[in-house]
Amino acid sequence: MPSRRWRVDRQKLPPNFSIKRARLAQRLIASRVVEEDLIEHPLRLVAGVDVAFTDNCSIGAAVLIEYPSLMLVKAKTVATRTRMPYIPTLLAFREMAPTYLALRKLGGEYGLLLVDGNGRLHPYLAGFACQLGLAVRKPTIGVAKKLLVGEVGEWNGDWAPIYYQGKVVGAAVKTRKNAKPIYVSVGHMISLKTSIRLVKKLSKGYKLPEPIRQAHIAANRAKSLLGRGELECI
DNA sequence: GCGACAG
DNA sequence: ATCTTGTCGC
Repeated sequence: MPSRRWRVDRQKLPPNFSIKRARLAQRLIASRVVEEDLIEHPLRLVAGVDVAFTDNCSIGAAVLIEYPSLMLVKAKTVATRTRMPYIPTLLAFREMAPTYLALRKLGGEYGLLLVDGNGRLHPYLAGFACQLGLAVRKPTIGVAKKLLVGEVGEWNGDWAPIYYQGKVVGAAVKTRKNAKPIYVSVGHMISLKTSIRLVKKLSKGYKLPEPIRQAHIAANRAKSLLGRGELECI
């Protein structure tokens, strides 16, 4: 029963949290996102972030991938107490803290950031990738494994535009044969066209692009350490 | 009002 | 996301 999950989660909202204020923040974020290509040339380092969860902790992971070799050069993780429940369209408010802390540990040498979630492919055009991109002021791309909103248009080879309220807000991209597509959208300081091109170049035989795939691995590795008592949850 | 809904 | 074994297909 999907309805039961909702009731329980909403009661776990922090006392200082207001969905109304969160919506206002998203409107502001949506108005500040830049969809123009402002990426450095040549691009050499790409960061990827992901978050894993246990009953009470959120494990944020940030990795650095060398481009175009796609070799992993650095990985940092951090475990924090989970303060927000997951609520569709408000993902950023749950994952921002652990993600931002992990990114801060990583350092700021990266020229592009890939996030595990949508950018403009969001009902308010202000997904997690937009919120994080604006926070760190770096070119950012959102990558999701499931479609949150919109409808997939006509395929052009390995990609198809996604329409929402009459506008193209992202793209479905096939990064691997016999695998369902991933959903790419602009986070900040990059165009959708460039986002699609780079996500494909950052993918190496797996469904997910290397920055996100490696961040996912790092998060789960730290999660096992936490379960083993070899890591503290702050 | 009903159903959908990133991770 | 998380809890979990085997299994179908390239």
